[in-house]
Amino acid sequence: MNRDGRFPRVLHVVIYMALRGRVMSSTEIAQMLTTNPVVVRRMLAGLRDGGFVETSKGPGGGWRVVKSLDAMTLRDIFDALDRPGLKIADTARYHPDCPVEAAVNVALAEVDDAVTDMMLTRYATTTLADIARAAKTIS
Amino acid sequence: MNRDGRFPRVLHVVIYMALRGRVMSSTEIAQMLTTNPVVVRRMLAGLRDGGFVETSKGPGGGWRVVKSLDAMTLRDIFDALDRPGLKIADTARYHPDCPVEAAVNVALAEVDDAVTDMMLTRYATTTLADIARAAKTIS
DNA sequence: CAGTGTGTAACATGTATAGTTACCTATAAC
DNA sequence: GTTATAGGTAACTATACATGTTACACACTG
Repeated sequence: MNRDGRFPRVLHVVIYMALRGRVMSSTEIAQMLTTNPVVVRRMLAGLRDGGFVETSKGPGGGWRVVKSLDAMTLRDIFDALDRPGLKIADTARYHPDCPVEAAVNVALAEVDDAVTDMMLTRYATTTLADIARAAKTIS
Repeated sequence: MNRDGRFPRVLHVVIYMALRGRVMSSTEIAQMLTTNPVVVRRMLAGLRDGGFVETSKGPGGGWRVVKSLDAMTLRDIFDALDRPGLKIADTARYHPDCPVEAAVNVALAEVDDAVTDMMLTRYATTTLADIARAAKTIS
């Protein structure tokens, strides 16, 4: 459990719930992900703030997907999760006046920016509906 | 000190040493990076194994760059460091038979592979000499 | 008001990098 | 050979972060 695994787990849950079209409690989702309800609430909190899911309390309550899978891209979910695990290489800040350090930082930042840009662009072109269709092809 | 900061630090040191063309002890390098000699030896161990630097013991000993900056790319150093911090998104392995999880993993892996490929390709096209030239332009 | 749900704070756990201490071996200078 | 200086490395601590867990407050349904 080293790195951030929220992204695939959240995608799994959202697509699953949307396909089922029914409310799921945090406890149900937790069993599905072999974790516990608090972790689920934390994971999905960003999606609620982003307007992709809604919650209701009390008996019969839980989580409900309120957008079409066509209207949600990987990018939307990634952003709603606050871009987990992004930032590929750090930059050093030990010698603000050293031109070598500055040049290293520039070179790494250029690659980093290009790579991040590409990733976000590709995420933006894939909808959750695309993944759901692929899942149906598999099964 | 959260993420892996070896890459920029190692680049800084190697370019600096090559430009100076002299041996530097782990202690000297440590002062330059505001850390301590053991961390430096750990950081540079991979570069020695990769044949980019050599070490000598005893008085007057230390680290020496043995390849031309033209002959070292960002990719070379990145690989010598064992690709620090790579792996952007994890894949979930909770339900081996779930087509949704499988489809999610495929979609994420596709982006991940493309992005990693692009990063390594761009790293491979930049030599440390390029960075050294950029540093001279800055100063 | 009893039962079921979310919302969250507080704390525990697992893992990775970084930093530190201690001790080993190798080598240059004398 | 002795001494000082260098790297090599194991073992430990510190820090950061995602995850897991416990406990409790609050909200809604019947």
